[in-house]
Order: sequence, then C-alpha cells, then structure tokens
Amino acid sequence: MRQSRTFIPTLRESPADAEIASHRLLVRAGFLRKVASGIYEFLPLGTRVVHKISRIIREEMNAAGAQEIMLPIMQPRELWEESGRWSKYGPEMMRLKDRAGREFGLGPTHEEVITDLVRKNVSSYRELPLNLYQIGSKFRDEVRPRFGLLRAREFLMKDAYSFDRDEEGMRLSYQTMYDAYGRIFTRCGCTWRAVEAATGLIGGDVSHEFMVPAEVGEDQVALCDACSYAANVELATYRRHETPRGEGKALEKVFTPDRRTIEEVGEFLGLEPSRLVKCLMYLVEGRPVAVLVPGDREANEVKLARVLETDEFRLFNEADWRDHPQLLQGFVGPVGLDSVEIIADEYLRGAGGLACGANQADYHLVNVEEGRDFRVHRFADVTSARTGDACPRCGETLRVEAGIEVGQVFQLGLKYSEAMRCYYHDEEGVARPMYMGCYGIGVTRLMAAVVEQHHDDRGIIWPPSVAPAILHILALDYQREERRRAAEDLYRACMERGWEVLLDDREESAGVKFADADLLGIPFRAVIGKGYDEDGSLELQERATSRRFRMDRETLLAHLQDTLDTLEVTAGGGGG
RNA sequence: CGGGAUGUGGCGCAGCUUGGUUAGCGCGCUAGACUGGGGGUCUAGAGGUCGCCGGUUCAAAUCCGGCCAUCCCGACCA
Repeated sequence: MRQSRTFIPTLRESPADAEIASHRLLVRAGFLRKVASGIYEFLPLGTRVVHKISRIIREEMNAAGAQEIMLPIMQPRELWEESGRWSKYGPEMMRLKDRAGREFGLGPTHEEVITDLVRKNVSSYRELPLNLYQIGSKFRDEVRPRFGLLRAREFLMKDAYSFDRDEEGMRLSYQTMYDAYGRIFTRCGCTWRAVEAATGLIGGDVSHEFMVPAEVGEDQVALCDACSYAANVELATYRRHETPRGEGKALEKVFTPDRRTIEEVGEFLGLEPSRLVKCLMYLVEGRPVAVLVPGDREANEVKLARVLETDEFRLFNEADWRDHPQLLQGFVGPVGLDSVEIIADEYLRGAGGLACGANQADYHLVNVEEGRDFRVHRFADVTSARTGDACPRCGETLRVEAGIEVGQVFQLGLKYSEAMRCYYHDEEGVARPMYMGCYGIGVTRLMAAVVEQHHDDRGIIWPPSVAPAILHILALDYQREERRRAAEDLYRACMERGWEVLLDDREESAGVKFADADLLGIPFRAVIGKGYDEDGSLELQERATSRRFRMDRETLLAHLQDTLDTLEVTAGGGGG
C-alpha cells in the first residue's frame, strides 16, 4: 500500500462523540467512521483488520471441523414464530415488510434459519455430527448503542451451530469449539478468561463467555485466583458470611420519621446496612412478590428470573404501588406480609437482630428474627457476588472485574430442534431430535477489544497477527532522491516476499509521518533518514516498545522474516 | 423509556447570558516559497441553509415552542 494512494483519513483531534480508547483511536487513525448511532463504515485499514481476524477465525474453525456457509440476513417471520422468538425477541429485532406485506426480521442471530436448513436436508445419524458456521452482519436494535464497536446495532459476527445425535456428542462439539475459541483469542493477541455464563434469549443450560479484561467492559466477572472458578456475576455464586443470629429480644416498633432508604434508616437505628432487610417489591406475572436481600446487597435479576421461572417480572413502578395501597413504599417489610409470596436471599435464613419496614408509615421494626417473626416461602441465591466475597468452590477471596464479552458458547440441547422438529433417524430408524450447540464471536467487537488491550496515548499498537500491515516504511524528506529510491527499493523487496507493508510516500514533514505512524499502530517501522545518508543504514522501530535498531537492508528483511515465521508457528500451536 | 448535555465550513471549538449590519479561532484543504528525525514557517486563497420547522421582533446563531440527531448516566439487552 502506498499511503499517498490509500484512503486513510487520520484526524489530529479526537472526535467529540468518542469516549473510549478503541472508538477514539479507530476513528482518529482512519480505520472507521460512523454513519449513524451504532452503525459504522470500515475504511481500508479497518477492513484489513477485520479480514485478519476473520482469517484467524476461519483457520481455527476449519481446523476444528466446522464448515463455512452463508446465511441470509433477512429472515421470514414464520421461522421465528416456530421457535417462539418472534414475540420474545421484542423490539431488539429489526423488522420490515416486503411490498406484499410479508414480514421479516433482520437476523440478530441465526438459530432459526440454520435449524430450518438442517431439518430439511439432514435426516440420518450418518450425517452427524455437523458443524456449520458463517461470518456475517447481525442486527440488533440495541436500546442504547454505545462505545463505538463495543455495542453497535449492525456488527460482524461469526456464528457456528453444531448438530449431534446425543448429549455426549453435543458436549464433545462444545469442548471442541471451546478449545478453538481459546486459540482464536490468543492468536488475536488478547488475554482472555472463559467464564460460566447465563444463556438469556438464546437458551440452553450450559454456557461460557470469553471475556477480555478491560475497564470499559460492560460485563462484570467474578474470578477466584486460588481455584479456577470464574463466572459472570449474573450467575456467580458465593459463600454467605456468617448469618447474624437473634438474641431472643422482643420485636420492637420504632418511630422512623421520613426515613426510607437503607442509609437513612441504618444511620438512624445505628445498624450496619447488612442488618437491615431490603424488601423489594416485584410484579411477577401480574402478582406482587417480595424479595428480601440484606441491605448492603443488590438483587440480581438474572438469578431471580431463574428462581421465579419466568422473565415476566419487574420492580414495582408508581402505578403498581398505587394498585397495592396496603404496601407502603419505603416501609414495606416481611412481618405481617401474609398475602404476598416472600423470596429471600440465602443469607437471611435463620437470621436475627434484623430491622425492616413495619408496613406502617414512618415505622420500622427491630430485633426481627426470620422464622419467629416472619416466614419465607423460598430461600434462594438472589444477590450478586462482589469483590471480597468467598469463592463458592474453595472459599478463598473472589475478585470482580470488568470484561468485554468477545465470544460465547452454548449447549442448546433440544430447545430449537424440538420446537422446530429438527430430527434425524438413528440406526433403528427411530426419529430423534438433534442436540444442538451454538457458538458466537463478535468479530468487530473483538477488533475493538484488541485495541482496548493494545494502545498507548499516541495510538494503536496492533499485535502483528491482526495488524493491517506488518511494516510501515517511512522515508523522511521524500523529496530527496536517494532516500526515496531506498524506500521504494525496500517496498519492492517486501512486496516480492508477499508481505503487507505500508509505504509512507507522502511529502509530509517527519513529525507528521511519525505521528500518523504511531496512530496507525503498524508493529514495525523502517525509517529512512539521516542514518541512510551517513552509511546507508535503515532504522527498524518497534511500535510496542519504541525500541530502535540501526541495521542494513538485508538484516532488516531477515529480522522481519523471523518475526513472521514465529507468527506462523504460533498459529499452529495451542493457546490459552 | 427516564435523567443530563450537545448540535455553528471536513474536524475540534468560541460567539448565545444582554438580539444589530461583513459569524470568528485553531486544525485540515488549495496554490506558491522555504523547511525536512516528532503534527515546521511564511504568503495568498477556497469553504458556513449557525440541526430542522414554526413563532416573537424593524431585526434571530442569539429569545420562545415543537421536532430531529448525537453523546453520557440509568433502565434494558447477551
């Protein structure tokens, strides 16, 4: 690539609407532009990076026995009715009609189409297992697109689907994908963690997310350094601390004028927040349910959904409080709350010495004991783990940190195959549903994650495996004939070797060239300047370390060859 | 959807409170000259429906109303 002829519109200043490093740098360095909220254009360098990442994914997927296909973005409503997701997916799915009024959705994911494809064309156990994947655009009408490529509405995703004859086969397919994912992220230069994950709208029982640790990550992950426990906080469990016991004191009603929040009441009564019972009112499928958690904890609604066995619930809104006038907002408590189902966090089992709302304006109860003063219908794990909690496996201290979810794998089981009648015939000719798995990688999100992990205040620092080019040739003062010739000569030598290089052949000042080069983040840089005038030597610079080495042309080429060879070796080896 | 903020040449911003005649600055862009190892200097230029619609006024970038867009926080989502 000749920089003078390549579309790389760099920006001296940061775009006003970019907050995080990856978004800011990808736009500034001319990889990316925004066309609307959550919708981006990929410029030549951005496209190259996408291709690099895609290539790594293809190599690992193919090596793992998956076959690449291409599925449509536009999908008929009928298929989604079959799985029940036409209504379940809600406004998250982009919908449109054709001229005849037929309804379609833009695929946010492809379980329906792939299941339809396989059920129509695969009918024998002899054809299983089968693993099909594609790399293509996905659409999700996110409530709030943000952070550039991290949460976009149109994005590139690799999605794979496995079909097996039984559960064991499915587990094997799952493990194969799990292993391939680790290699993919390692090859892309990321440090990552696989964590136990919730399955959400996709469904299934077992799932792992691949997380790239980053401050800007939207997910919180609970990790144990002592054992291997790692889970998304949405489902991470933790050992409860010693539950406070009652001392048999009599229940007492205390006047607490205008004190409603945990902080206000705790301060007024002189009690730790953990001694207060937070009584959250939820409307669950139309009926009120009380959820009790210790005052210093938040309810975890993903866990709650599991306990309630429904997604149809929400915290009371204003109207709900009006509909249930016997429940006093700010003073609800479990004592005497007979008409309402009560679910409590495990921590409160047998707890005493508690305080809670008295179901009477401006009053709270103290010396409350579970079992004696109120009864819980169900105890469950309904609060989130946080840093400092005890690991559920080994009891050591958990750490909660932010991460970017770059991939997720699911054991779907029979969810789609039964709903959509995706069956095969076994040796006896008996029709059985296929066991499915699905496996996603957010390709463009991964690109952003790589930048989050690899940048400094001057620009991007691409890992060689995904860089848009391996070498950036800068000839300073391009008007000087000898330097220009040397640069052109080096450029040609690289091209002959089939390397991807960028030649800065612009007549810009040295400062501009260096600044742009830092911004673009190509791993190696060959500078042709004063050293060349002196003794014909070139300067090889490493973007990551800023180290510089003076050497002659041949040494530089040999050095790069070594680097590229190492990259190839890494590609073949394991990761993790 | 709730809360907050912003919208002025390609980019980043000032001007708006207190309306006034040619709407400014930096960067970028064009032409020329000099310079040439960290966004260099000078000269001369081009480029703007001040987000959109309506209202108030002799007069609106500026005041008022509505709408749209974008970003942030939350809710939501995996």
